[in-house]
Amino acid sequence: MGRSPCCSKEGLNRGAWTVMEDKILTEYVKLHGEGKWRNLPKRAGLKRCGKSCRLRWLNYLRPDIKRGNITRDEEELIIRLHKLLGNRWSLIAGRLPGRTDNEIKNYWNTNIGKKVQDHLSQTSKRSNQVHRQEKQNQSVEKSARGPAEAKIGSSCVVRTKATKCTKAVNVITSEQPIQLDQHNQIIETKPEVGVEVQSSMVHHHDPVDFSQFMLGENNPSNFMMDFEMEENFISDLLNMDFSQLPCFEDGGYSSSNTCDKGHSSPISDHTHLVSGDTLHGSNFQSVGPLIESELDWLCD
DNA sequence: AAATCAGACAACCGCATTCCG
DNA sequence: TCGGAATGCGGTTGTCTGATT
Repeated sequence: MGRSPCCSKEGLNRGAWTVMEDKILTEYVKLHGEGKWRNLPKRAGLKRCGKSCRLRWLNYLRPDIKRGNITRDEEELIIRLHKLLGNRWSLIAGRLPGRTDNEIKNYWNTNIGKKVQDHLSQTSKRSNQVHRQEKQNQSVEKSARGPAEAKIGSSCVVRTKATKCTKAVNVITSEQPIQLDQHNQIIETKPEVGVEVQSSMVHHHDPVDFSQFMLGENNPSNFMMDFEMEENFISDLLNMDFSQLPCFEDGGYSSSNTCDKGHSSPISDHTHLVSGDTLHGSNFQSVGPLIESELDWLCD
């Protein structure tokens, strides 16, 4: 089945947008709203492909676009999200107000990606044992990712089918007020905090006041909150062998944090999340901090 | 001053997904 | 349910600009 081109490319302008074109597009979208991109150029009098108009609007002309350098906080958030989501730039951008997927993608490719590669080249000089373990990890990751992604680095990617929503809640036991440090990171305290996700697969053990635990929109620590946890995501997570993550190597994370590699009983009543063979004793809250241990090398 | 190079980022392209009649 | 249109997404390319030789 053939596919008709999005537009006939004859007689259309290409390349950089002119000020006049920007003005026309901006005025038109302000007047008629987004959408109907295919017909927009004709109606607005632009000699551009509809796709091109959409891209120009979304990536450059939108009034809520935040221009300027990526801040340190934003960079850390990008790294964390990329670790979780892989090259799902639109999802990552969804957690960074005012930033576009294209901008984040470019930033990753030109800045962070290099750091990752540098880090990889350094780690390749480690002992043979570590080297072998990395190879194992890479083969595991390559089977779950595309080739382009594989060349960037050894991030531990959960292949989600997540979409933005507000249904997933970050629930913490009622006895545990959230404590944040100067970087707005959750300070882990005992007893363990847990996260429960609205899903038929998840059991709620204690009735809690959800509103008490909703974090602020811009808090970098709550980046998991707005992702809809679809069954696909849950199953991906359940099937994920967390022992393969670099974070669990050397006993580093597992020994000092809340993640329990063993298949014994749950850590506590507060942390029980779901029943699954590969996630016993783990919880989503654990996933965030474990990533942090992998970020140390990125610090200046 | 001119040539070359590298970094940054806007824009394009093709495929995937969603929507709708 | 199906097919085509519309839209979204991620990879790649092109171009501009500043730094270096």
